[in-house]
Amino acid sequence: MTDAEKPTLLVVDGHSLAYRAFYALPVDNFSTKDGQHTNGIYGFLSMFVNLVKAEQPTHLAVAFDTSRQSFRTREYNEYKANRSESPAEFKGQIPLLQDCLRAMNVEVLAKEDFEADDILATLATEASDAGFSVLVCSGDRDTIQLVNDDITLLYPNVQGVSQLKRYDTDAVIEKYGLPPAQYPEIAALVGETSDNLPGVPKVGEKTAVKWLTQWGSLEALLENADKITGVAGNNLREHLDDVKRNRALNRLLRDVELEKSPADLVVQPIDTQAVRDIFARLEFRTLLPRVFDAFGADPASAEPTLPTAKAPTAAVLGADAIAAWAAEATGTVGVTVDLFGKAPTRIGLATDTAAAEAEWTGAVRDALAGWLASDAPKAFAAAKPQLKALAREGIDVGGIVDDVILAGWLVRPSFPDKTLADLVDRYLGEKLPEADPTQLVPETEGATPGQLSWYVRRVSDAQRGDLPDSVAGVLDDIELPTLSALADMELAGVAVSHEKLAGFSGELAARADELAQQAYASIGHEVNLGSPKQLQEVLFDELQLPKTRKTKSGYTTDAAALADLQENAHHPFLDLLLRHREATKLKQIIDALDAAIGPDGRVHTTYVQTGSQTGRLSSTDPNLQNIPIRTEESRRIRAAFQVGEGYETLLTADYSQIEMRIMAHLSGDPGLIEAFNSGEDLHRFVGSRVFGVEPSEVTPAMRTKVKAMSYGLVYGLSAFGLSKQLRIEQSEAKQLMLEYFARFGAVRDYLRGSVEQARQDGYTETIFGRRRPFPDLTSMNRVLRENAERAALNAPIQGSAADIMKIALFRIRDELASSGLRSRVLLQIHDELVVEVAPGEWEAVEGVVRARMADAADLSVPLDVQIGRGGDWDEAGH
DNA sequence: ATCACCACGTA
DNA sequence: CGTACGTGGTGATA
Repeated sequence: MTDAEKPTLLVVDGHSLAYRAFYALPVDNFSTKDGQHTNGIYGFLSMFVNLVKAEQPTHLAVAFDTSRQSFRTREYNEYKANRSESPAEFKGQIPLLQDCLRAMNVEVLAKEDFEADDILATLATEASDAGFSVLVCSGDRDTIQLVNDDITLLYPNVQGVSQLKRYDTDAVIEKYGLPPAQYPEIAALVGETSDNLPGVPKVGEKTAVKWLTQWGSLEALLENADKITGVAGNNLREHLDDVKRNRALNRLLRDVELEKSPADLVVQPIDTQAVRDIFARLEFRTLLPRVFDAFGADPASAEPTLPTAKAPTAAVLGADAIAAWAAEATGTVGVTVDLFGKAPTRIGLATDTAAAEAEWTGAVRDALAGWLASDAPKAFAAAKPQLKALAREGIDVGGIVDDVILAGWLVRPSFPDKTLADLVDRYLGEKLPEADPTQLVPETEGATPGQLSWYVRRVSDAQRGDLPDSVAGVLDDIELPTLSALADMELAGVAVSHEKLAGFSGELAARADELAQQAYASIGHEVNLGSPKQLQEVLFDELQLPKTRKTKSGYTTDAAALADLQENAHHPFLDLLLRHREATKLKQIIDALDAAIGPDGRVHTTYVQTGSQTGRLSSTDPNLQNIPIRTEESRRIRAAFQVGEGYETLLTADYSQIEMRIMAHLSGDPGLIEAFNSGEDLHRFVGSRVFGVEPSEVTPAMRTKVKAMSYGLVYGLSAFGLSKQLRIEQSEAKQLMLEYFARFGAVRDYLRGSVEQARQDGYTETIFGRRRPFPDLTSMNRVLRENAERAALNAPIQGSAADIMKIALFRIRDELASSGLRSRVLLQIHDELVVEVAPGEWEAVEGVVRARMADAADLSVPLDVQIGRGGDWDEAGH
């Protein structure tokens, strides 16, 4: 029998691999809408189907542990005793994973009192005896002992489970220097921390291999233990019992009585419907065709999981007819503007029973303009690009009562549904017909704009029914009005001077070059200063500088660490590197900005309204929310943002300390409220309370400390973090926190209470009712839980600030327009607005901006607004 | 080409 | 072991 003809058995340790997947995949991306975590299941199955597809086994099984107890724990109480209880959100995934495997008709094996690896060992041994070639896939190193000419081990890389390393006999010998059967002898000597099996002190892999090679076997080594010299020899003699125990425990059983023999494990066709059902429950989509494919089912048949509803055929109408159709439609009309680039090509309208569409022509535009501008209720999916396209055609759309993408994001900000198809799936349980982009002549036609609108309308209806009142309020009263304001801002863009940028970029290029040359000279050779990897070699190998904080792959070379290094070990390279980084970073920002200047001399960013989990906007292409400001030099970039032609000046308006004010409001802390009402500088006021001195006696050092403390509070800062940031002792940081809370106790009570409330509700809520779910607050995993606690602490504060700014933004925009002013808002940078003011409008505009920002929310403290004026953003800022 | 990682800019 | 983002370079994968 040749190898190719041999049957192949693949046996997998389900527990150990799912566990690795659990830690390798971010849980945030793998949770169902009802909060079931699925990262372990997903990661395992993903690896599993790849494996099956690649190896094409003829026989297959997955083994699981039944519990933490086994014959090994009975023989040795301490076995795996140091292993902490696996987290609840992992344990819960195991039964579901087994359900998935059963749906795939994969044999799931487990046996009371034995570990999964014993089952693997038994099956592998039986199969190898029966002439199979065997693949063992496990994350437990003990399975190395199984490797022989017929049995190959597939062992996951450290990173996770996506990469498997093949261990055949040669590979084991290459890695460990001994044949597979002797691996347990190495392990017995070295010990296995994760199993709580201590080995011989001072003996690592190298020594163990040396001894075993010298004496041939563990048995021989132990017999000759008295001949081993040195400390390690002494240790060996003192730990003979441990070694014997380890060896006894790490021997996998090859004769467990199982109900199945290898021949019973023939790969079966999967139960496609059962797989669909359970995957639908777990909200796995992309995995389905992969499973079908790996198990020989037609991957295309994975698609019709969801029924495709019969969309009404959209009537293709002319200009007058579609206008008439729109005028007669009752209830909310779904609207879809098909775009080619930035220009409308077709428009589709639909109620829940009928659809119509038209080519976008001048006549259609004129005929529909009135209806589009009217208050007639309209629902969109991702309205902003469509609104912008219509605006370019001179149409200002009114009556926007829904954007299903925005609404979907409000419901699930952590994992927003990105497309209408996602929402059709989620809310209607149907599949949106989509043309196959890989086919020149697609078999399935994509939905037309009219039909898409029909889906929009139906999703809108279904989604509304699901929306909690508070979330519906945020949608109607904040997000939808903001939508149009953002479209305006993006269309307007901001004038940026290419001349100013280009000159600066040249200067920086020259400087960066010079610094690089000096840096090379200081270490005697060239190095890519932009490569952390190469820098690590220079700093820690060549220059032998003290090691910095660890990163995932080595030691950090970030600015803070380099500054630290400079204090301890002066080397000219450090300063040159830092200055080079600064120059190149600045140049990079400038060049990106320059490249983004359009033919109109302006930069048009895109605000992503669904871009954060807290309610903030994000800005992309380019990001105008992170233009430098901190250093004198970097402000030259802001100076390139200038008032455009036809306008007179720029106005900047920002909320001062809005998050602290929100915290004062939410906590009701009398001290903090007084601070904001007193008119005294906040940090001076707080400092005087905390340190028990007059406000005038608050020193800069004191002010710095309470300022850091105050800001840190909003982020869930710990005493450790505070001490780090202020470079003070942890005890002093702790004392500072104690003093702070002694004076502002309601703040602490509020923060604690709000996290506790969130733990009970499962979500946080802003002042205006925006919600953010936090499933991890009840996690048994400490890291996950504490991360969630800090985020939950921050979410209502950051989110309320975002709500307030959005309200101010659209009210300003609306009032400027309704007052007949030409001035317009250009930028929003979280707590700041930049407005382009038309000639003669300054006073009116300043009044509008100041008033609408100040009264955007009615808090128990005033909202303070700072206004600046100038010909460019730097001048206007303050 | 695509991805993860590092580093760094803002509020 | 401080929240929320986006971008660009490097270097490893495909």
